This record gives sequence, structure tokens and C-alpha cells, in this order.
Amino acid sequence: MTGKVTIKDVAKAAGVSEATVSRALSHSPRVKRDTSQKIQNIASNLGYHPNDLARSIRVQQTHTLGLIIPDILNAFFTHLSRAIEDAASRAGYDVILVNTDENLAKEASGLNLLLEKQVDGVIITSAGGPTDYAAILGPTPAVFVDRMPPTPNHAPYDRVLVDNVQGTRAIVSQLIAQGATRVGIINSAVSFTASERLTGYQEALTAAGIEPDEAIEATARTDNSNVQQMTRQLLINQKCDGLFVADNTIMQSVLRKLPDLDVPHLQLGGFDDQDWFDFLPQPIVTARQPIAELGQTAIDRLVAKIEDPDLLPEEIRLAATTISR
Amino acid sequence: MTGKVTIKDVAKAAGVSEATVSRALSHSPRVKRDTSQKIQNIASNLGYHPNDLARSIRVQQTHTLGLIIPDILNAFFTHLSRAIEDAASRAGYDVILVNTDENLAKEASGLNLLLEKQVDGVIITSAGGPTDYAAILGPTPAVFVDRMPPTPNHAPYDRVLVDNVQGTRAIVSQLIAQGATRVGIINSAVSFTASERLTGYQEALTAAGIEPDEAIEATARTDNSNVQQMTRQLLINQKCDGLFVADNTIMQSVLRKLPDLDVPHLQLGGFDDQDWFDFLPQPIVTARQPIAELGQTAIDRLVAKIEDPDLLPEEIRLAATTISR
DNA sequence: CTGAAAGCGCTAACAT
DNA sequence: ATGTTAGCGCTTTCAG
Repeated sequence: MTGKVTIKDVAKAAGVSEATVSRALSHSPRVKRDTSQKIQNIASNLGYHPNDLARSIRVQQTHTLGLIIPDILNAFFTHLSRAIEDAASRAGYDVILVNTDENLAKEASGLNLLLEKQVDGVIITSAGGPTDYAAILGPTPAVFVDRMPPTPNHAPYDRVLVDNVQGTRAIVSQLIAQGATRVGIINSAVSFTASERLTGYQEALTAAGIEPDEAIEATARTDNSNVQQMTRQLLINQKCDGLFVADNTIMQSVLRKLPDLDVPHLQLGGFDDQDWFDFLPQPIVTARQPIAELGQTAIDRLVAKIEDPDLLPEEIRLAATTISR
Repeated sequence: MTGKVTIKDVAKAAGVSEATVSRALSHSPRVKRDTSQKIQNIASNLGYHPNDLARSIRVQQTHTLGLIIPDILNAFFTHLSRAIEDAASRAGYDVILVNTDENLAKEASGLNLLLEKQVDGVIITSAGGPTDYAAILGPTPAVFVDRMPPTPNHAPYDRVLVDNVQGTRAIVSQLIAQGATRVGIINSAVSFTASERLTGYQEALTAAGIEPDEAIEATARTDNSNVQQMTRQLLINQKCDGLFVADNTIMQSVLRKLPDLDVPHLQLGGFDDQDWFDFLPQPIVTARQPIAELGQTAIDRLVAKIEDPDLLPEEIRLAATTISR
């Protein structure tokens, strides 16, 4: 913050008042064309950059949004962030990103950071804890994307979510159609995601006349440290010939374990798609999430809410697409 | 920016002056313990969030850094961003990220955006154009990471770079050691990267007593739209039995083409490593970049420069590690 | 068409 | 230990 040259310097150099400089720089029609032109030049020559902080504090708007995600290194969130930034940019907003690593304390402190930076609104991928968002956020608009906290904490906010039940049901049904008779699941540590995807999984089994079996319903730790062992447990000990994996980070651990296991006829499926799945030697069925729409919709809702605080919250579900390889 | 409750509200509610509230909230020892305690409580109950904009404008420091990268979707930059954010966070700085898509205009406007937000310093992955950074940046400290613009534009700034020549030389030498006799290259569209990696490539050939051949030196377009065709050109028409690929985005296109080409004995190598290369059916030799160190070093230098503007710029080279699979 | 002056929320002298 | 005051850089009435 050493951008020494201020509007005052420009005003002095141009022999006009600060007010006129401000008007000229915002292309107000209320200033003569030559004056305006002259001021633009001088400002440019002086290397003047308007101080957006001062401006924001004056107009009570930052045109900046906050985005809270677990981890930009998770490919799903990499894409989601980019989609959100692009959509925000189109709407005239910048975005500040915070990684929480699924850590509730980091999520809360990240939220506070964003509020202190006076963001006009926040997009949250909730870590799913008991956080009282309304208490922290106060009047700041927010929308939950991809996940939401348990009732009643999400009630006042828009939610833009994927249809996890439908997506999972489609994949598991496909695995069964391809011949799997005993399909295990390695579920997510994230409770919202886990419960919806478990429902979809069980629905698919039931629809196929298969009784769900708790012995083959496993849950990954947040750091996935138990996934490889679970993979062995399900595929070898429990003799599953099909496996549904709840997200791409878990999938990566599973793929790492598979070569040790000698299960050439495994029917493998999972939520989240990745480009490089194209290069895998084994077939795989995935649910591709509508990431661009997720981002665009979240921004649309948030901007609408910023412009009209009385807008009533909605829950929007977008469908995932099944991809077979 | 609707965080209505200000320091004035807290002061009023607590029956003290704004100054006292300010002191209490910054844990100044110059305020009585009970008063301080009381103020903290009231502030918390009121849902008060200090306005960081007002604070920054007053103290002339934002504790925020800008980061300019081509594209967060490129896995190398995903990791670099996270490394930089983590290092910045440890040093007490937030970071605002801007994607340029290798577009010079976006880079310039992104820089201006960051300067208007009064960042204390900037980390830049240069698109490599003729941008006059000194003219835009003024007195704001900056460091170039991963790439730098041509002389003399980079001179006043620190540069934290990978040793591209060494890294490339090591890979190409390894391909030759593994039996390749005619190694082609598909180079990057980024001129800085391209010229250094070409040098390393040619050095490895020469060291092995092989004459470089321009007919097998190709360059990808920024969007990689010509890579698949070049892959065929080099591997089929030019009968290369080895191929060096300058970055991970190009590699992805090459991998997509390989199955069409029936070249089972190809010796394949490339810059940038990816976790999922573990799952590829064919062997591959890569240079793993020291991303965490790159980020940490860049932050260290930038923070040092912020604290001491007179610090002389340095160019730092970090070695890449060769990984054979 | 332009200027003077007030004030956004905060901190840092300078009082007391 | 606390209060008063000025001012960071900007926009925006209100005057002229």
C-alpha cells in the first residue's frame, strides 16, 4: 500500500478541485470534455491508481464477494472456483477465496476475515458443522453451494446443490446393469454429501431387488487415510464385485490400491468426474457435476439477493450426468 | 457491505469513546481489564466486525498480497497458488488471486485491479509480453515466480524460478539412457519457458553426441489445439522414438493421442509432474517442480521487500527433481 | 460546469 | 485509564 499518488496530487497537477478529478475519472457527463481529457492524461502520467478502499468505504459497497471452499487442490473445487470467479466477473464482482480444509474453526475465521473485508456477499461450501451462520453473517447475504449445513442453519439462505441422490442412483444402477451383484460403498466424511449419496446408493440397490448390507457400507476419513484398507476389506474380504466411491479424492486412493488386489472384473463407479479418467486402464462410471451451472446459479442468486435483500431463499437442485467409460 | 454495526455503536452501547473501543479490540494494555472485557462482550453481542477497509486506509497497509497466474485450472498453478496462500497466511497476509489466461490485457487489468485494492505487494507469473511493469506498479513491490518478462522489465524485481535447463536436460538424458535415439520436443507457447527448456533439450542431445534437428522441434499453441497433430507428425512421420513435452497441459493432449498411434516403445518425458501419472499404462519420466519452496521463497522475498524497500533484487533458481515411472 | 465541505469507519497523536 | 480531535482518500450533496 505505497501507491503514494492520490486524487489530491492529480487535482493539484491539473489545477482543479478533487471533486472535478473524481468526476472526470468516473466519466461523469458533468465535466467539460477537454477538462476531463486533460485530467485523464495527467492521472495516467502520474501513475495514479484510485484507492478502491477509500472508494468502497465511501459508497458502502466493495463489489467483492467471498468464497469459502474446503481446498482448492481438490479438482472439483478448483473447477467450481473458476466457474464462480468467471460468473462473478461477468456480474462485476471480484472474489476473495478462503480454504478451510474442512476445518470448522478455519471456516469461521475465514468468514470473519471476509466480513471484515466488507464483502458484499458470501458463497459457502459448508463444512457441515453446527456453525450459526446467521449469527456470524448478520445482514450479509450468503448462498450455500454444493453442500449446506443442517436445519435450521441453512434456512435463511439460498442453496445451490447437485442432485446427489439421482446422480448416485444412476451410477449404482449402471454398475448393476453391467453385471455387479454385490456393490459396496466408500462414503464421504462430509455428512451432507454422505447422507444424500448413501440414500441414492440404497435406492439403486432396492430398485434392483438387492437388500442393502451394512457390512459393505464404509466411510472414509477426511484425510482418506483409511481408504486403501477399506478397499481391500470390501473387495477381498467382503467379495464385492462392484464399488461406488463417493468423491474424487477417495477415488484416487482406491485407484492406488487396485493394482495390489487383482480384481479385474470389478465394476467401479464414483461421484465427480476427472479428465484423466480417460487414461485409466480399467472402465469406470462417474457422475459429472454441472459445475459451470452451479457457479453461475450461485452468483445469480447471490447478486439478486444483494440487490434485493427481501428476496426469499430457494433451494435449487441441478442434475449430474452419468459418464460411462 | 451491509455490516451496519460500527465502532460508534459499540462505543455508545458501552458508554465509552470510540478510541477506547478501538484500543480494547486491539488488546492494547492501555485499557483497564474489566472495561476491555466488557467492550469485547458488547462488541460480540452486537455482531460487530471491524471494518478492515477503514483500518487499512488509516494505517496505510492492507496486509494483502496480489497473485497473478494464468489459470487456476492448470494443476501446476493450482498447487502454486495453494503454496503461496499458505506461505502468505503464515506471514500474516491474505492473497487475492487473478487469472489471466495468458492474456496480456487481462494481466494488465488484473494488476490495476490489485493496485486499486491497495495490495502491499504482488506475485506475478508473467505472460511474457512487453508489459512495462515498473510503469504500472510504481513503488509497489513485486516478485516474479515461475517465469519472468524479458530484460530489462524484470530487472528491478526479485525472480523465483525453476532451473528449467537442468530439469529438461535431466529428463531428455534419461530418455536417451533408456534407449531413445531420436527425441522430439513439443515446446510451450510461453516464450520464457520455451527458450529455457529448448536449451536444456538441446544440451542433452549434444551431450549424447546427437545433432539437434529442427524438424523435430515443435511448439504448441497456447490452447494446445495443434498438439495432437504434432504428436502424430513427430512420432509417425518423423519416426521419433522419444518425446519430450514441455508442460502438463501439452502432456494431456499427447496422452490423448497416443492410443491412436501404436507406438508401444516410445520413451516419453515431460516437465511438470501429476499424481495421476501413477495410473498411466505407459512409463513416463517427469520433472517434479519444487512448488512449495517456490511459493515460500516468493513470499519470503516479497515480504522482505515490503519491509525493506531498499532490498536489492535477486534471481533465485530452484532445482527440479526427475521422477521415472 | 466546477468548487467547498462533510463524512464513510477507523487509529494515533495529543490531551487530561 | 480514557476522551478529543484530526485525517487516511474518496464521493457527494450543496452552492455558486
